[in-house]
Amino acid sequence: MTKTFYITTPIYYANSLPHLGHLYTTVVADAIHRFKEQRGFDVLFLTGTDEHGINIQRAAEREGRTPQQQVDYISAEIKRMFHDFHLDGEYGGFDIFMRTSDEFHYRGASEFWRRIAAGTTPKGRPNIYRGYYDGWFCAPCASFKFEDEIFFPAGDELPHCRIHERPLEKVSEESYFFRLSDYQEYLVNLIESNRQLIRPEARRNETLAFIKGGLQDLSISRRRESVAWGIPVPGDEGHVMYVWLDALSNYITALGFGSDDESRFQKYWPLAVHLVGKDILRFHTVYWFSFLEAAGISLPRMVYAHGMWLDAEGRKMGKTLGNVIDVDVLRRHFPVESIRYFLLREMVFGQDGKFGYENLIDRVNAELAGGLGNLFSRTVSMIKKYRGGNVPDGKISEENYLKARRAQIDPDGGDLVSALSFARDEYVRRFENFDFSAAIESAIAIISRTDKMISDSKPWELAKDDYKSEVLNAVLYRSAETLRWLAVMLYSVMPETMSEMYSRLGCRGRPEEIDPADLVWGGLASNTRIGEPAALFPRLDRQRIMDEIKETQKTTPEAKAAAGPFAAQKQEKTGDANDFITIDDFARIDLRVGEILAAERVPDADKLLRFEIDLGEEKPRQILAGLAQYYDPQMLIGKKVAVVANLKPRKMRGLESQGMILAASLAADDRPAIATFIDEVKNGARLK
RNA sequence: CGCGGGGUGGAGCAGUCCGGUAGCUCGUUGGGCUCAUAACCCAAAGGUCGCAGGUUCAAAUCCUGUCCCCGCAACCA
Repeated sequence: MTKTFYITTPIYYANSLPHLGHLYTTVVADAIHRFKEQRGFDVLFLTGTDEHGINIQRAAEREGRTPQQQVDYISAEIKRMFHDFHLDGEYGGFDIFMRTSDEFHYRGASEFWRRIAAGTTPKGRPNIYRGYYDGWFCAPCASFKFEDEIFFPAGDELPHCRIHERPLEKVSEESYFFRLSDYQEYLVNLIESNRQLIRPEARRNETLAFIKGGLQDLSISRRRESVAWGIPVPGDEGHVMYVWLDALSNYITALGFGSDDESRFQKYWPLAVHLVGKDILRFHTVYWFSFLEAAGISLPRMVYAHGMWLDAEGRKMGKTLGNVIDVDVLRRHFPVESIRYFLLREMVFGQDGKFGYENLIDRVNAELAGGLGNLFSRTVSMIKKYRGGNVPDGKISEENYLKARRAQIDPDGGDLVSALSFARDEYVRRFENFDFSAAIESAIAIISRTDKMISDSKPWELAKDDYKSEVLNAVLYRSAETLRWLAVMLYSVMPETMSEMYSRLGCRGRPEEIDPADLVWGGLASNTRIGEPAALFPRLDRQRIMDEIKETQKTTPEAKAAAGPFAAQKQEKTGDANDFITIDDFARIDLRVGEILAAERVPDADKLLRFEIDLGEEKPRQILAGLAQYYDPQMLIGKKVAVVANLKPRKMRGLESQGMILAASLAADDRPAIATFIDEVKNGARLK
């Protein structure tokens, strides 16, 4: 029986257009998938979209679509991106693209719920019970408000609805609860006794610390009136399942769990490896493990949390900074396989990595164009030029040993073979360990070694002497055979290019049919016809590409990628014509001259300064500003500053701020510089 | 005592769990070569591994303390 392996990406939440994170996780999963297949495993590779929940419901309402239309749209966009990057089934990528709005998932997830409900906790109590969920309720909206929808107006302790600007009521809603608190000891034992279950180590420790901090029961349903877009709770149509319970179960429903045919579930599930971003680790360990245990289902073999991509400066990518890497831009300017290579090579798996177009270009040029591609190119050219395109026999007979040594060639090739074998073993070991960057490093270390062999032996000189032909043959053969090894090793990283290289070397078969661990010297048959030399990895023109990217970013502002699915509409509203505001727009902003009467630090706040500012009104205003790190409050007293006088008051640290002090942002570090006046001005004077 | 990540040649990073000649990519300088994608090869310069103690024959690595930077959260109207 063949060994099985099951690799999953998270299913991506269908509330944002595809981005680098989606691409990254899926590329990693794809590489693991191919590597394991090379190694003889029967692998199933799952990805998909998570399509339920209040966020999606709201987005749909906003856009005047049904939730289903909404998720159809996003899901199709993610699929399209995967297709563009050659990750779908058509290219030998994922086997299943899962969608939680699919009917079979409803059945599977419901069955999962029923099993949990039927079982008891490790402490012998029912897993699920009814209770009350406390939340803030807005009557006009007829709904509970989530944290991002409420605000605290000045002088009021009660949260307010952002839409209706009125206080919310604390309301209890009936909800089903999962008795997570009973699973604390179970989880601790489980994770402590299995070092491989959560990786890398740091994440495992983090999870343990979280669990040991105490677990609370988890609300796992919402009333249909609050959240309609989801899977009904079995036996109680008035409730909808908590999105994470719904979403996590995809890993088993995709395999047919809860359907008439559970054969794939039986076959693949026990060897499951979940790839997740570190931001969703907790759901995949604490919650998922407990749910599975509760349902009496075995656990996955491993949850591996990878890091996040930061921008070139190491800052988090985000809408506000506008430093998001747009996958469409990436696709337009770079070859798919160079991007794959970079993603796997640049980031130490498990840690955060930096992504910059320049880094990508440099790495690809150095390692792929100048390294691997160039070695291939020179090898094939020499075989064509010196040997008419036939791969020569690489053996050196004993009478030629001396000549070989003079050309700095190891006569029997033992040194080379042992170096290659070492690289092969390291490569496999590291890849198995998900240490992709180091694995690739051990593979490509062979390249400079081979380049050196060529420089040292000087084939162009050997070619001039007929009696040195055996030595030349050996050099050519060794170089070509080394490339064959590299094609097999790096196949999972760059499947298409390595397949092409493999066939251009004159090898029969395909690299994916060879287990890298089984590579032996001499697999390349002599006397086979070599293919045409080609630039497998064209050198990237750094200047030109960076200019082009800048150009595209002008026409398609990063706002498009960042702002979410409906940016198109928004852009129309704020299009070119609206880069200008009218004088009326400006008039709405009441800018006034204010004199700082008092300034002091707000206790226990790092950034906040409290000012009393005279705007020529009866009473000075209290204004707060985040300037404490840049200005000494004493120095500011008596200064005249520009103040936005009609800004809606907001409470910070319990104090109300009744305006805003204008300041310029200085260069990169965002340091503010307070705007002030050269001439003497009257307090309260209007700026216009 | 909020949570987390990090401080290693000019830049970016690995190495830290399991102490033992400090490694990689880019960049700089000089040289070589022409089979090759302005490529490749060689050599050189450049590091008190944040700082201070401690353990040890031996510390980037272990222990203690301390400083700084970056995320998140709070306090950036």
